[in-house]
Amino acid sequence: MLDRRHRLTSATGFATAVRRGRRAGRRTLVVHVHQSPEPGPPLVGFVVGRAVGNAVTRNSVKRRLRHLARERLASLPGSAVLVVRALPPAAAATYAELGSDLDSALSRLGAAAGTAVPSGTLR
RNA sequence: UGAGCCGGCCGGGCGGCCGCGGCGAGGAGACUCGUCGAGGAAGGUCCGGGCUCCACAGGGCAAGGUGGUGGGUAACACCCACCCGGGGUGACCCGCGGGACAGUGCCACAGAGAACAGACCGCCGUCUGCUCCGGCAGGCGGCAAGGGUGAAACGGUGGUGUAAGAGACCACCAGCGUUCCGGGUGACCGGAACGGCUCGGUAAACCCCACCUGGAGCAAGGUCAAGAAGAGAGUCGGGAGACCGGCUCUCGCGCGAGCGAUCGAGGGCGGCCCGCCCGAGCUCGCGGGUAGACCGCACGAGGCUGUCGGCAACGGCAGCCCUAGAUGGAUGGUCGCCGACCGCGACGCCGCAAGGCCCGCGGAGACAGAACCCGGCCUACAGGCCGGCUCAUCCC
Repeated sequence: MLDRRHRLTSATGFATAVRRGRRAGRRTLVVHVHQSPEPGPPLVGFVVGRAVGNAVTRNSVKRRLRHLARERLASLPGSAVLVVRALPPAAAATYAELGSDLDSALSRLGAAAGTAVPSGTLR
């Protein structure tokens, strides 16, 4: 799971990443990546709306995405802001499906050497 | 053994790898170690409280809630016990359970008639006409006993009575009212006498009666930090005056429109009116911005065990325990094994058989995530466990 330092917590951070950042969509999720001008560690945030499910499934999807993002944190460049938005099919997807969708979306944006990091092998 | 009633409880377990939040310790720090970390409903937000701020002259009229009795409780619309009515052979269950002689409204369909009811068929008397002398038809009048309709037809059964009938009268029964006796804290129950003789339902229709009810909510509220020129009022000083300066208090985004300083906008006193108090800003539309840290905040109507009182809900006493506290929101992710459930298949074992044991494969594994905290209610829930009781049948 993600450390507190790598969490995106401000509303403006979300807004600029979603509006200014580059975007790649897959079946279960949409990924936004924005290079912040401020130096700092890479930040990750998640958007899981009510359409995904009730509070239990939303929490579950969020926790899985946090674990997946943590395993790919080292491949992100410094000061990158990553926002993962979950779509309704994410509620029924398995951990491996979410992982491969995240990998392919990240490699499409060239933001990560995601292809070299198979699921679960980092650390 | 079968069928059923009631109550309580659990809500998979173990392990590997990788993680997150709070607290404590160590360390200059990175970090390391230890420890704790979702529910029976955490849910809906329907009641009741604690806590916080505001208000706390009053009167009248409205509004909302509760509704058998007694207890429990901080309180309740909750819980317990009992009463009454209804259902069940029974365990037990159900009841939004005050009032229908204060008033108003509504009772569909069917039916002649549905609320001081009602002559359709029918029964009876009388008059007229006809007559095959049995009666028939029509007019006038009496009758609620019988038929039929209905959820309900203005007490029931038997008799007296009568032209035929009728609580018109009589006996018994049911019901209502009054008085008295006994029991119970009480709702109420049991009994006796007398009375007029009989009166529909609906109050989750208006209504009447009794009792209760301040407003807003943890984004409550408080402390600190940050912050821009100002605006208004009061008061003091200077000045001929416009005005200037000091102190105190209140307010604070921009644009547009409207109302307003004693003939007073607006606010408070639950909603309205009267009345009282405070009073200089207020209202509406469009557009935009912000919501940082800490406290509140987790020791509480707290939990567990024992004992005593009580039918019980619950309460008293003693001992032990401290048990989530996030704020883009921790309490987990993933893999394996085991145990329980369902389906299919086969070697073997038990059994007359239905079937059971064992093994393998596949499937399913619910409802649902704390956000100030408690007590309830309601709703959702795969599967499983335990206890008590009733009825039927069989055996001793």
